[in-house]
This record gives sequence, structure tokens and C-alpha cells, in this order.
Amino acid sequence: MSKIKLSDIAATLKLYKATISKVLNSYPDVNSKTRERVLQYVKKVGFEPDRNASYLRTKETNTVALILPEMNHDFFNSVLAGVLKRAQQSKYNVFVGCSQGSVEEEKKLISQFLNQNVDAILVAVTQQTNEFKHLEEVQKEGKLLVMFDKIEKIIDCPKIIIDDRKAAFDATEHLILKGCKKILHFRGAYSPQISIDRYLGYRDALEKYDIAFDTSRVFVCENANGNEGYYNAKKVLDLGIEFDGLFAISDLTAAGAIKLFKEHNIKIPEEVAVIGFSNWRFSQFYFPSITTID
Amino acid sequence: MSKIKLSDIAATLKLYKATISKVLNSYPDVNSKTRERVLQYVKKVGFEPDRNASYLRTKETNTVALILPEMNHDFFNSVLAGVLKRAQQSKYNVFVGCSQGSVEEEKKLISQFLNQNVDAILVAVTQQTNEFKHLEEVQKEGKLLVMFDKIEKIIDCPKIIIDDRKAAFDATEHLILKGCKKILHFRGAYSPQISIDRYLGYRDALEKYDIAFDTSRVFVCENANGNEGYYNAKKVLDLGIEFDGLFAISDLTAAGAIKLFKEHNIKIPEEVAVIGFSNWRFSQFYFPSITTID
DNA sequence: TTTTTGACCGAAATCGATTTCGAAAAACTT
DNA sequence: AAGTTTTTCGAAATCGATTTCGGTCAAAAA
Repeated sequence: MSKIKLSDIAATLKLYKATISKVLNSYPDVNSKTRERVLQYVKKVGFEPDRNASYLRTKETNTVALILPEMNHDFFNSVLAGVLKRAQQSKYNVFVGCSQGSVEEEKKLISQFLNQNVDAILVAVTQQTNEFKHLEEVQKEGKLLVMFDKIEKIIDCPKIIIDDRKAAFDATEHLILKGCKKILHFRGAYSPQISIDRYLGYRDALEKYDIAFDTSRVFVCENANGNEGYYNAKKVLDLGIEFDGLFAISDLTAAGAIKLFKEHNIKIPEEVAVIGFSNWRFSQFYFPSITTID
Repeated sequence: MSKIKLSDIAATLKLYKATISKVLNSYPDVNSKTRERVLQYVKKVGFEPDRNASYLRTKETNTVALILPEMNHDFFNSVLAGVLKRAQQSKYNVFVGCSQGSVEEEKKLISQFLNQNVDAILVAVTQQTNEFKHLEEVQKEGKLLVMFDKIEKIIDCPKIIIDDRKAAFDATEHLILKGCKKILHFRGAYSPQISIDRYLGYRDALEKYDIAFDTSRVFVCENANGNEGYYNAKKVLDLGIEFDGLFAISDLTAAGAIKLFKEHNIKIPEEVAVIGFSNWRFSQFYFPSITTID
């Protein structure tokens, strides 16, 4: 039971397929009466031109690709949900790929998507991405490239990021206004722009309120996960470092730290106020709720 | 800068494009020497046939579509991650769609994906899906249909589900073995098979250990979200119902309930042991950790 | 009445691959 | 050496749409 096609319609309407196509693509050179006749019949049988066939002439597929560095991450999940919703409204279809933090996978995905002739590629590059040939390739083939979250400044294309420095400043200021003086910072890895910016925002806030910056209060969480939060919190206690606040690079890191604090009967937020980053959905079900940057 | 194509390769190698194509599709009627020559050159320039063009003759697109009823849900997220990973290994590309719990969206998505000529559609139907024409349409067009999680028994196709009844039995049994006698059950809506099965598993366990089943200990969470867990827990307290355990339809529901219990200084797990369902990743960072069914 | 214009539609080329079929060349039989 | 089979490759059709271009016919202009 194969699908109905342009020539079938042309045959039953005693027209040529070119005419049908012209109606569907609103060319002017077709009589309004036959136009109506075609439109009615097309609607009746629910015909839609085969997208893959159309591509050959138009070079448009009405598809976009979204490449995420990881799954099971509320931020990327929200992005995905948003992209899907918007695409659906415009009858676009969305390919999704996960690079799993690997540049090699990222390259493979981009190459595959280009081969599939997507109209655009939206990508949040991995932490490790330090070459750009595969990204430039997208533009060379005349496809739209859009970067978000983790970006490459070298590439000239639309980019979507948040003002991490400002947000981190706000988060730290929030703790300061609550009375914290000795604020820990669990930062991300050294190279990504986002962890640098959040670190700088943290320092900006300390500076504004004349709080001395103390290197020993900053800990690195390479992957910004829960375990790192847990173990860095343990390190803080082991080292006997004084603290009354914590600004963590992510909610997951914050949650890990909170878990350890609770195990040591450290009261939150009385003894230590904690703020995370990203508003992962589950935050609201902590008790006490984690404060977070949305 | 347009992509290299079959005829370009044929031209430089002084062969006809048919021959190149035959090499790539391992037809037997091509001399092993010219085969080598072609393969080498193809590898050198990194040529891959245009998938959309190939489709016209082969009717295969090397794409599949995955339709999820909701985003931001760890189970579906894991499914997505798994599908993407497996697809990537086989050089398949994956379209993703979200029906947002609406049958209409589900229909639109299926129609769009069929129009895009995907090779297969994997779908977890919505709660509300009660007609099947759009699902049968997939099979009518000769595409593979696979259902998972929420399924329709009427449709004859591969289906992937977990043994909810057994899992719920195990969860409840776990609580009983910990000493619980008055176990609450926050169940899902009435109609979906999964919430029925989990409810039955709960009763199976009570029966096995000769614990009287008490209707008043069962509460319905239509959407199995955190708020419902919270408010049903409040209802339990307001009604003065005795309890020492809770088996919740989902971890989110469990988390909501735990939040309320903590607000009332009810100790977990000393006064009430809680078990959820699904092993959402964040569970492990609760303190105490939520017990859950993976 | 003849010519010109413009509206409308069809014939055919085209996109980039795949696949069938037939021809030429090589290899093998008698 | 003539006939037969096999190997190897090219010519052309094909998939389902889009798009260009030219032809027909009626209406308007001369």
C-alpha cells in the first residue's frame, strides 16, 4: 500500500504533475478555478509531497539537528524540550545527537547530519573541543550553525549563552546579604568559559562587599557532578577550613555537598547557606530547598 | 562550495557513476583492481553518498523516530540516551518528538515522521491515546512500529515493557522485610496498565505476608509528580491515618512526600520507610537516600 | 481582420543516487 | 579457429518531486 504521489493526483484530475506542484508552491501561473480544484482534492486525500524527493530540487529538508554533550542533564533536557516544541510549530523535524563529552563523537555526528542534509545544526560543544574544522565545515556547506551553552568565540555564528559572570555575582551576593562572610566556591574545570565566568562573578561579589578573597576556599569540580560536591565538602572539613556559605557550580554539586554536611549534622542554612546553579527541576523537593540560579 | 558527488568521482577516475555506486554497494560485477582504485579514492576524499538522494531508489533513509510523551522525565531521558547511543553505532540518525501528553500532537508527529520517510517509529503512547488509526498507518506504509512503556495491546508489533507487577511486589516486600506493617501506597491514575500493575504488585506483597489490605492507605496521584506526593502526604496526616512505610508510584512522588514528612519532623526511615520507582538519577543525593526500584 | 499580449498549462530537464540491461572484451570450450 | 560463456563496465531508466521554457488559446490592441 504505497503512498499517493503527485502523478496520481495529476492523473485523476487530468492535469500534469507540474500544475499540481505549482499550486502547492503557490506559483502565480495557474488559474484560480483549477487551483481551487487541486487544493480541494489534495486536502481530501491528505496529500503532502515527499520531503526527501522535494529535497533533490529545493535542497531543503525541513530538518535541524541538535547536538548535546550529555543526556540526563536538566539544562540540556530543557533545551531539547524547547527546541522540539518550537520545531513542531513550524513543521520542522529534529534530529538529536549526544556527543557524550567526546570530540570524536561530536565530529561523527556533525558529519552524519551534514550527510543527511539538515538545514541547520545547533550544538553545545564538549568541554574538550579545541579544534573547529568540523564546525566550520557546517558553514562551508551553507548550513546554519548555532552554538549555545558552551561556545567557541572563534567561530562566527549565532550564539546563545547566559551571562554567567553576572549570575554568579548575583548568587554570591545573595549569600553575602544573608550574612555570609566565609564563602566557599566549588568551581568547574579551569578551561571552559562558563566556569571561568562564574568564578569571576564570585570574585566580583566578594570585591564589592570588601570581603577578602581566599584561594583556599575554592575547590575544583572537573565534572560538576554530585560526587565531586560530596568529596570536596569532605575535603573542606578534613582541612579544617572555616566557612558559612557555599556557591556551587551546579545544583548537583551543591546537592552532593549538602549530603555530606547533613551526615555531619551541619545545619543548613543556619550553619552554612548553599546556593547552586541551573534550577534543575528536582531542587524544589529538597528540604530545605536548595537555593539556585535559574 | 558544494559537496562532492558521485559523478565527480566518476569523472576524475574516468569511470561511469554506476560503477562507483556498485563498488560502494558491493555489487559483484566489478573488477577487483578497479574496486580498489575506487575505494582508495573515495576514502581519500571522504565521499559518502547523499542519503536523501539514495532514498529515492532504495526507499531507506537510515533514520528512526522516537516519540516520547514528556520531556524532563528521567525514565524517558534514559530511553532517549540509550536509543541515541545505539543508533550512533549503526550510523542511524534519530528524530525525536514530544507529544506532551496530547493525542493530537502524537498524530501530527507520526504523520510528519512518515512524510519524512523514517525507517521505523518507536513510540510510548500518551495516557489519553485510545484510537489506533495513526499507529496502524505506520505499519500500512511498511514502516516498523515499536511500542514501549505505555503500550496498546491491540496493535501487533514489537513491544518493550518492564514487569511492573513484579517490581512493585519487590518494592513492597522490601518495606515489609524492613519491618513495615502499615504501608501506604501512592498509586498512579486508574487506567494506565503500569499503575494498575504496580498497585497489584503492592497487594500481592501484602497478601504474601498476611498483611490486611486497607483501602484507606491508597492514594491516587494522577500525574505522579512531586506536588501530588506532597499533598497526599499532607492528606495522610490530616486524616490521621497510621503508617510506617510508603511505596510511591515514582521517585518524584516519593520526594514530594518526604519533603512534607521532614517539615513535620517525621524521621526517615525510622518512623516511615519510603521507596520510589524508577531510579531517577538524583535519588542518590537525598539524605537519607531514597530507596528506589531501578 | 490581423497582430500582439498575456494567462494558463504541459513537455521535458533536473536534482543525485541506484539498478537493470545490454554491449564489449576477455576467457574458456570444442 | 569458431563458437560459447563469463567478466566487466557503460548507457539509460528510474525514484518523486521542482522548475524552466515553450506552446496554445483567448482577449486586447492595431
